[in-house]
Amino acid sequence: MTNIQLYNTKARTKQLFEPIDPENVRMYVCGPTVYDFAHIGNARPVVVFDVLFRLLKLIYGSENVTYARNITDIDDRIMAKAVDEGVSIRSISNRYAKVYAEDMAILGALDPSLAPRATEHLPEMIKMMKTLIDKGNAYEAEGHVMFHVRSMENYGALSRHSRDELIAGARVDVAPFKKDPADFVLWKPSSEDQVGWGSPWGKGRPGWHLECSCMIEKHLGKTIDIHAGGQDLIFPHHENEIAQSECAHGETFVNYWMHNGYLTVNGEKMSKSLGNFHTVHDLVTKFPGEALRLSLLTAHYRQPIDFSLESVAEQKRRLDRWYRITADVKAASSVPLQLIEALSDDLNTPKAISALDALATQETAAELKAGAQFVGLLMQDSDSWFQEGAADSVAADEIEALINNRIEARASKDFAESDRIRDRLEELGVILEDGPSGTTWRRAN
RNA sequence: GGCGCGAUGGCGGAGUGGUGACGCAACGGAUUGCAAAUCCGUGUACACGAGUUCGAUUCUCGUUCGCGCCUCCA
Repeated sequence: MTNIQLYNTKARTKQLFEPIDPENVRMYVCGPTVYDFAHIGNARPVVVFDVLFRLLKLIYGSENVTYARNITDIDDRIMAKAVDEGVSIRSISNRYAKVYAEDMAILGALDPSLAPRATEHLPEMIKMMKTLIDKGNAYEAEGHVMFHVRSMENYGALSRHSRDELIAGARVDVAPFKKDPADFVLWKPSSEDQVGWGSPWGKGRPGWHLECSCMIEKHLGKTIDIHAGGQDLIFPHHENEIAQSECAHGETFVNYWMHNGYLTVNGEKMSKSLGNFHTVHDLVTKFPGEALRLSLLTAHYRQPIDFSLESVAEQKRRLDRWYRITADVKAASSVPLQLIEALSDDLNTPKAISALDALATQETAAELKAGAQFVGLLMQDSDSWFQEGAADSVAADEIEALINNRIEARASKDFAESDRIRDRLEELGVILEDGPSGTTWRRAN
């Protein structure tokens, strides 16, 4: 069996991956808060850890890997949008959860085994808070339930922040009811006109971190193999999940923590004010999902990646080449070893792509196809890849008609007419290729 | 201030104590009615300064520059 090495944030080093139970490998990735369209940076962990999911299934068997990715469907931003539009929070969260699922599918991400929602786990959250209060790790204050950071000796181990440093660096006003400035909220009160659930501490709603702890316990167990997300979640989100789960259960929460690096645009964080904001929903109308997927995999997942439309276009050209080579080729029955080895080394996707490039020859086309399909690429047939262009472009039958006119012109050596048709099609974004077996066409895009 | 990451050719991006990964772009050639695609070929790199070493892009230290997190955030 192939050994998988993973960089574990907890240990700050690469480690051999040893699952708790090889017949029940469990991974969890922090999913979206569904209050708006996901941006391309949100898609990076989805695509990267989708590759991990595929690798684990290959190594341990498809039926032996469970992958959960949550949907955060209660949040102040969702509440604000619901008030703005005068609709229920469920209406907002369902809308964006649906778009999210569609967009991530276009990016070639497999559905996770489970997509649990926060609002479906209120009883579990209340139970965990009760446990934490009973054990002295949490307390009630003015309708809030707070986690008491000082009650946990190792608090800060993942992010390597000490409680004192946190307080020294605090940028926000400390709520007066906190026993300690570093304490964080498990439950907060809702006013009468706000969304809320009944609880032993009054009507309220959960804090951000609690849902992940509860959903992981319910669906995957008290200790899981892999928990992943963006680097910015290390603190406070994952630190606080550890605090909640380990204090409630007295067991290790997660064996391997994985965190992907940031995606920037022009070297800067995406923001609407900078005008460099790209939603996935918009990008998938401009590029094939596979080109976007490949772009997100060109850099190693822990490195920062600078996203640009040019880089997506470059990856599209690479896929063009792969699609040409593999047209009419049946995928080999097994995944190329070089690819598995690259991915097994802490998901070295750039090396994996290079391994695929090395297979991009006529002789090894079947292996290229098998390898690419394993990572979610080359999933369509070549004709549709080249010919399914922008929706506002000319229809395929119009193109075919012009090509037939051109074939007649060429047959009668009327090259002026032939070139006129070629130029006209080029203006329409269609490139013709005269091959030994006739003329084929593709959209330039 | 604390914690952490990075600097490789025109661009993207792996990797290695000793032969310049790989891709994109560029250029030359073959091929083509013209193109496209393909094939062959060409070039340019390891931020800076010390140290260790027979030898460093790779290890160590320092410098400079860039970036992230420090309770909104993938």
